[in-house]
Amino acid sequence: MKKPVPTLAEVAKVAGVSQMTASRAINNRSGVSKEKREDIQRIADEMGYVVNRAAQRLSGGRTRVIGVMAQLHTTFTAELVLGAGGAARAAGYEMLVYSLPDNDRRPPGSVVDLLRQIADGVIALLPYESDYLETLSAAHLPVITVDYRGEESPFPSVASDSYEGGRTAVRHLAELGHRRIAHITGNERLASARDRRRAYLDTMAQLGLAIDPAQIATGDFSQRSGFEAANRLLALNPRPTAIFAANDISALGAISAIRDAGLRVPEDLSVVGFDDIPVAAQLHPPLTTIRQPMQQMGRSAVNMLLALIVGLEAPSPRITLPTQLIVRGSTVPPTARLRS
Amino acid sequence: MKKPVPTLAEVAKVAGVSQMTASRAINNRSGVSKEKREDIQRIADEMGYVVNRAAQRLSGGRTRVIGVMAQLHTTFTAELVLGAGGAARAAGYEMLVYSLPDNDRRPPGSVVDLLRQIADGVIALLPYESDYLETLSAAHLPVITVDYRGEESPFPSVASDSYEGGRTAVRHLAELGHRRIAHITGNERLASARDRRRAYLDTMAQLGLAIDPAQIATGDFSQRSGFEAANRLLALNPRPTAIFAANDISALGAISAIRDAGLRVPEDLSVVGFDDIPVAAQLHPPLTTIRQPMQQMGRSAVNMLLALIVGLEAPSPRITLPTQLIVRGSTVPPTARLRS
DNA sequence: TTAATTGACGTTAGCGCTAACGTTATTATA
DNA sequence: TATAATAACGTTAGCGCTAACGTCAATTAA
Repeated sequence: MKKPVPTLAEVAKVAGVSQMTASRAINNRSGVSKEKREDIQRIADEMGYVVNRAAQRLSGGRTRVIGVMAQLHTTFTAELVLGAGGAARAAGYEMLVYSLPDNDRRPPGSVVDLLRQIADGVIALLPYESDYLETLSAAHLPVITVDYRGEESPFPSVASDSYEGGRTAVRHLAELGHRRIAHITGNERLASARDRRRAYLDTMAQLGLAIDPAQIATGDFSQRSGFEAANRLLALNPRPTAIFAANDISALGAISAIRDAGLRVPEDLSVVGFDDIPVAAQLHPPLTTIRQPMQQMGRSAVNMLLALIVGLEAPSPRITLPTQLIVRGSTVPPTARLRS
Repeated sequence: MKKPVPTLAEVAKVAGVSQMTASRAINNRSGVSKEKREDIQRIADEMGYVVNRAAQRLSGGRTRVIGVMAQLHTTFTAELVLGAGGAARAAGYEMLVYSLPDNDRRPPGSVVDLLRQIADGVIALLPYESDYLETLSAAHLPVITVDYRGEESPFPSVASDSYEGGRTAVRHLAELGHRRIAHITGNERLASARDRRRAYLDTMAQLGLAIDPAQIATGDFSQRSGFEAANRLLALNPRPTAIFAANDISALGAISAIRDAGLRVPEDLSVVGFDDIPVAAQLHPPLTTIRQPMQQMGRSAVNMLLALIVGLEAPSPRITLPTQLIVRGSTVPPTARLRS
């Protein structure tokens, strides 16, 4: 009770070895005989020993903690963090998350320094409008980014296959018989948004469908931008019969706008989203969407980061995970009346 | 470049003072003259000095970091964390979040120890089925809980006024003319769920409305439980004309069940939720609900924790924040046909 | 006038750990 | 048999910081 957490020195004393040997045994380093190692580990367990990561880090060692910096209030990041946490724990690591503020005025340095002080590496889910990249690379610590401005970034990254996913979405609408297919874009500072837009353009062209610039409405992945973009699309004449939104949240906003205009989904307009966030299946109608393997992305990010930390193998600079079309109720063939 | 982050010793040398004086100046402790303090702080800024919290903690000092342990994948916790982060930063603190796993098999000790090693205190948003309370109190560090099993917990806590909120919800439905009002409960290990249930019972009684035990369907705050609970309620004869669900997510599930049964919201059944999560306003119909000040709860939790850490004033054992009825489209008077 | 108090510093020691370099016994190699 | 290489440890030093206790002057109280 007086000493809830014993120190390494105490464990070593009980085990009758030097502190360094105890350290080696507990961290599974070489230089200890098998019997002594097991002996020490058993004693440490019995004593309820827990390493002090602060001390570990201070003395220049690995802490087996990974840091995450993310804006937590989107479902996407929440799911990703969930997957990452599981993978980290499975690998014997702990994970701490720094919740990035919405409007980021403060010097990003302190955050990076904070994480560096306790973590062996960082997974960065960065807001669009930040200058964290420079700070991160100045910090000289292992970093993996998720879906962040592909080419500009010096870090390995994980993403889902936005291009193929976008193509699948457009093809799905075309196969239902839609010809006037509109697109609501995401924030084009993200490679994923650019890829989805490119997929839209390419696929429309390949299918021989007319590309009207007015049918491409700029958004930024937010609900509000989806709402506003859809309003612009609804004002077109002829009106699109289908919308491919860059993510589920903006699809949600688009559906609101459509309904507010007195139209119905999917009878008057079909809508496809991207992500497959948990609520997508619970809407009425449930949303047809392109599923991103969000938790898997988190797991992959952790594994790449661990490879970087251990330094054995150079991780591939970019991992792209496959997406999947989930057909639900928000897409149907256009009614005869709408086909012009 | 060689030394990206200078140490306190280097700052002290440049400023021409002892390391201890520099420490006092930077941490705004007494024992330094005003001029020297400002001098040192300026030099530290220019040199880009950042405290090493690991060292700070190791040597027994305050780190100005607070820890949060939470299951991040619910909107409620995400919003709360957002509010907490803002309040922490405003007070000059940093915040790190430990994302608790869903199914918690591992010894909770390591998490608590990890946080204790770097944080001055912890805000705990605990899963329903955990034994963290004992571990937390054994750790002897400042803890604030959010809405956790009120009486059992030895820690101060923050909650919203579930009882008043619940009364408001039921009164709202009654004022619209509903008489057969059902309730879908939350996980009753949480005080908030118990309070909402009690509010339902008390208010029904006070309004002179019949309480049929079959109209109280057990849920656990999850979408699935809301769906299943609503199915049980729909099988009743006579059917309820309104449902008060313990939270928005289970209200969502209930609405799915109602629709699957070929009925409409709000024409056939009115539904009230609790929380006012961001999607609530975007549903069709938008959800009438009791708004909890989620971000404010986070802010209050931080402020209570800081009071505990500084130890100046004993924080009140429990802070209860007011809720607010948000009337949207999911509640209307019962149609004449439904009034029996 | 002298002792007691206060403020502004500096010094010493140590938090718990690991890197780097010993030291010793054991084994492989010439 | 002598020598080098290896494995299994132990010792020393220090990571960056703060608590606790100096020291010394400038005040204040008696």
